[in-house]
Parts: sequence; structure tokens; C-alpha cells
Amino acid sequence: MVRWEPDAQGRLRLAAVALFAENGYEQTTVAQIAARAGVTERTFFRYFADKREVLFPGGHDLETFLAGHVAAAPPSATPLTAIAGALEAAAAAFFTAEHQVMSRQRHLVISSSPDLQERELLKLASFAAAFAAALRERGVSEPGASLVAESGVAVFKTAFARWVADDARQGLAGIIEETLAELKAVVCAS
Amino acid sequence: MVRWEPDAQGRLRLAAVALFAENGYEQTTVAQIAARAGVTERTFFRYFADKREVLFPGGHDLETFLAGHVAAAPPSATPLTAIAGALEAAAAAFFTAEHQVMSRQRHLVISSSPDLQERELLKLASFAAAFAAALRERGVSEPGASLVAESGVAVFKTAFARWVADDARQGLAGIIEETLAELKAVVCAS
DNA sequence: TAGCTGATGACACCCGCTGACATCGCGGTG
DNA sequence: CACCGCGATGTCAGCGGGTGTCATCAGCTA
Repeated sequence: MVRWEPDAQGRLRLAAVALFAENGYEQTTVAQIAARAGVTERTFFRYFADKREVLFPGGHDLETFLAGHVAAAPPSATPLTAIAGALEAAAAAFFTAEHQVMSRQRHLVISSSPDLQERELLKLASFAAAFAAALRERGVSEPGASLVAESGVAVFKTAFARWVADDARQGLAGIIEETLAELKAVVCAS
Repeated sequence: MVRWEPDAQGRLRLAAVALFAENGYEQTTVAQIAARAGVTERTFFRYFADKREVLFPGGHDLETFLAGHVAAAPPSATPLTAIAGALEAAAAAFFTAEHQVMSRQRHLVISSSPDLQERELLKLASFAAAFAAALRERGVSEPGASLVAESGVAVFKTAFARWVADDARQGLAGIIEETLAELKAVVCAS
């Protein structure tokens, strides 16, 4: 006789995405999420710092993954190729074809609420900061490190938007590569 | 005998920045701001959509200014130079030397609170969206338009940070120019 | 058997924010 | 001059997000 069902956090996440899809993010209260998960509101806030965070799992994992790949890039890699390599590796590891439909749903929910967009932008900014730190570790000086880091995140944002919009005709890594080439073309043509 | 002192909005803004500087953003309640401004809490929310917005005045003006300058750039301008021209014009119009100390204070407060950073990122993202729209109007196709727009905002962010950090030895427009050159160098060297 | 631990519940509370309605100087209009 | 409508503000009640604090109690360990 267990006292509580296991994996309260997972139940909360499932309940949240279901309710967000049914009624929208803003119309859903934390009390509703907690009730559907079979716990109290207080328990929700023990697992998630705030209501938005339930939609942003594993952000720290991805950040360390990216920073680690930049740090591990061969010495011959330029700053931009180091970033690009990390992004493509992350695409292969975290954003496979089977995740695409889930990513699209999540992207839709986030697009529907300025609150969630703010949070997403903050996460992306933390990726950029991690990139910049990893590049400085490689000897890249400011402001170049920050500029490449932000450009890399811009490439990721743009490529990701195309990936979730298109119907999985192409992997995210390939789209990232194309987008990066486009960035170089349009910046260096000036 | 006037019924109310004039310029409640201005008094609220002044009270807010003073209290944020004294006690920090998170420790300051809207009730305190309203009390110091001599109005009620309800009036605060009539002028500002939320507590953070009191620190982000004229954002819409700047956005239309930037988009207008991109639209008015000469046909010979490349996308990136059109963006750069708009940024430098904005630097001259909105961020003169006499605004620098105020900008620094504001930047410090924003840096102290994740909530405020989120809001700032959202504003910058809206600038990027306006840039991208103006570029598409000029015939630049996606994803190039969005990429240049985001790169331009990255240049502005980086240059602005350097401007408020340094002791006004240089105007913002000049720093933007230098930062843009650095971006080109580090992106095109790949 | 006793005690400790860790996840959860229960409760009170603060603050950001909103809707609805009341107030009343001022400026115009007959 | 009397009236009236406008618009900025006040008042009040209430919701939802978020937190501090203590109680509960199955299961493990001694």
C-alpha cells in the first residue's frame, strides 16, 4: 500500500500540456493542473518554480550539452563552426523526427502567450550566454564571442521554426546547416 | 482648485525608479509606488499594463522609428547596412550622452531581476520582428530577413552593453559601427 | 519497538492584477 | 446661470500565482 502514486512531476507535466491544449495556457489554472494530476497546488510549486516552467523541461541539460560540444570542438574549428556543430549535434540528440509533432504542439502553445514567449526568450538567452562563455574559454575575445553566440541562437530559432512548420521532410540538423549558410550569405554580402 | 495633480503617469514613473533604486525591484510593491506618487494602486494599472512596464517607456516609438528608417534606406543599401543605419540613427536620436547615466541605472535594475530581463528580451524580439517585416517589404526573402534582423538586434544589445559600461568616451553610434564590423569579421571568417 | 526521513497535505498569507461602479472638477451648451 | 456629459481617479471585492510553516505518515533502519 503506497501512500502516493509515483512520479507526481510527470503526472503534473502531462496534465498541464493536456489542459493547455484543451483550454489554452492563460485559461488554465494551476489548481486545475494539480487536481488532474491528483495532487495539491502546493505540490505543483514544489516541482516547478512557476506555472510556465512546466513547459520547459531539461533546459539545463540542453545547455550543458551545447556548451560541452563547443568546448570539445577541434581546435581548427572557427567560432561559428563550433557553434554550428553543437547545434547540429543537439538537433540529432534532442530533436529527432519522432519529437517533431510534440515540439510543434509545444511551439504552438508558447506562441499563444506572451508570458511563455518571454520565458522561451530567457532560455535562449541563457544558451547564448553559455555559448559565449564556452567561446571565451576557447580564446575568442569579446565582443566577438557574444556576437557569434547570439547569431548561432538566431540560426537555431529560425531553423527550429522552419522545422516545426514543415512536415518533417527534412531533419533539423539539415535545416540548421542551410540556415547558417543563408546567414553567412546575407551578412557577408554587405 | 484642481481635483488632481497633473501628470500622474510621470509621477508614477519617477516614484518607481526611485523605489527600485532604493529597495530593489522585487522588494518594491505596486502599492508603495502608487503611495509615493499620491495615487491608488488601481491608477498605476491604468497607465501600465503591469509592474514591469513602468521601466519600458516609449518602446513603440522606438520600434516605429527603427522600422521607418529601414523602409527609408536607399535602394542601394544591403539588408545589413539598412539595419545598421537605423540603429545608428536611433542611437543619435534616443541615446545621446546625456541619457547615458540614466540608461546605465535602468540597465542595472533590469540586470538585477529575471522578470525584467524577460521583458527586455521580449521588447528586443519585437524590434527584430519589425526589422524583419521592413526587410521583407524591401524584397528580402525569408529566412534571410529574420536572420539579419536578429543579427542587427544582437549588435545593438552588445553595443549598448558596452556603451553603458564605458564612461561615455564614445557615442553609441560609433560603438555600433565597430560592433557591426566585428560581427562581419567573425561570421565571414568561417 | 522506536526513531528518522522524505514526499505530500493543510492553511494562512502576500502581491499582482481586473471588473464594476461611484465620485466630482471642468468645460461646453442652452 | 443652470445643466450636463466627459474623463481621470477612487473604492471595493475578488481571482490566481506564489510562499512560509507546520502537520502527517509510509517505509526504512537500528
